[in-house]
Amino acid sequence: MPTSAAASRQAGYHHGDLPNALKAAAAEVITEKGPAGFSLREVARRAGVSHAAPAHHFGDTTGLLTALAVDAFRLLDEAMTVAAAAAEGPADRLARVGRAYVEVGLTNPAHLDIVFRPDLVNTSDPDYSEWGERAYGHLVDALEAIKQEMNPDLDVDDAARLCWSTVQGLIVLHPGMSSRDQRHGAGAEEIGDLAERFCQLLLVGLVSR
Amino acid sequence: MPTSAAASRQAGYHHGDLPNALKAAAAEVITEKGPAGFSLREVARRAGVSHAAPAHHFGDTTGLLTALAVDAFRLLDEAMTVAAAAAEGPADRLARVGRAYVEVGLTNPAHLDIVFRPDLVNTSDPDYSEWGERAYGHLVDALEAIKQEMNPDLDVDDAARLCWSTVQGLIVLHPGMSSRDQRHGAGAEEIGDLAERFCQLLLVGLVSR
DNA sequence: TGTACATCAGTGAACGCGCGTTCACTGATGTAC
DNA sequence: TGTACATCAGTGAACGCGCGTTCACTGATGTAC
Repeated sequence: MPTSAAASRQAGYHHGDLPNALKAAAAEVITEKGPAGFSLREVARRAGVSHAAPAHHFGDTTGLLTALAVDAFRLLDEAMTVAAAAAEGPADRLARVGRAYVEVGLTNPAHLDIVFRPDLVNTSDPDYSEWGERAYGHLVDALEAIKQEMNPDLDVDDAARLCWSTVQGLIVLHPGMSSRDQRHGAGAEEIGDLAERFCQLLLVGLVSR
Repeated sequence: MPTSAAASRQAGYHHGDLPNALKAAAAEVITEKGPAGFSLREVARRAGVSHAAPAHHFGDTTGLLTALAVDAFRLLDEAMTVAAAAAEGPADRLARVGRAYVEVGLTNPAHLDIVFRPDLVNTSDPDYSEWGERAYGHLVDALEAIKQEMNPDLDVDDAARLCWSTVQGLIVLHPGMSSRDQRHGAGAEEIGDLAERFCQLLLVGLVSR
């Protein structure tokens, strides 16, 4: 997403940067009440603007939530790019990318709560597809490296689905896990560790022939 | 959940078996429109009953959805019990249990759409905890067998979380996967295969030391 | 077997509420000349 | 530099709607005697 600096430079109108303010308010509402508690009017209220204002930027509810979903993919892309760059070797790369995914989910729960919700988001939006592919590409790239250096028989696309399912599933289950099990607090750190351990476990299966 | 025979025997009142009819109608609405399209009045309409009737059985919206979530765990328990009984050896058992989970998700999309939604469901309900633990137990049992026969160093609880995340994540991502990728149709059969392959891959990582 | 009573599932009218959407408007910013 | 005009972000009143909830009720089932 645009940095707030760039955004406020570009949009010097009445509010300053209402589109981003509305997205932030939407994320706040969803984080507090879940997707079920979301409404356009509530979001406008939090952004300190009349309830008709959002329509100028996002059209309707679906438009705003779709923008938020695209941002989810952007956040994943950003974090996974950084993670991949810091990696040493393909095995470490997969672990870091997986951990980055889960950490984005814990830091931005609202975004990952709605990103795979076709009843809330227009998944036909071109930006949605484009940024979704880009995020998915980080997993594919990491696995491609594993294929080349560690296991030429690897089915990269299959493995990418497996990894994606695992990290997204971990985010979905996280609230239940941390409340049910005393051993693990709700700490993002610990769940990040868990994600990395998962990826290392996955790796063993992926490289064996 | 009670069989329809037992239920209609027990409840010979006006409707016959309104509680189950309401749950079925709720699952229908959610399957068609997603959780966002759910309302008590719509459900009552589909069950052919006045909109005040559901309150007699479930109290409010959360009550009905919590009952549906408990049914989700019941369905998982049932399917995983059957799957485990048919298995030959611990490796096959894990694969079958994982496949059973995913097949329940595809056959009953509404149930698994809401089961991990704390904004819709009262996760403090005793039935919810009890049946949730029971379903989780099937994964734990399968992994316990793997630990005893294949890898004494296995962290069973860690492994169970990994497997649960993977199968739930697969269900969450399934719509996006089958629409994005032409190679895989939306067939439950193919996704079941995918789930089983995932579990076999996971297994390799779980048994290595 | 029959009568009186209690229980409770389901009705339907009424309520107030927050919602999304529409629309004429205000007023600030940007542009043409 | 100044004036006139166009654009467009945001306002606020108004609308109709479906929602959850309440409540006095009806009428069928089950029970006591």
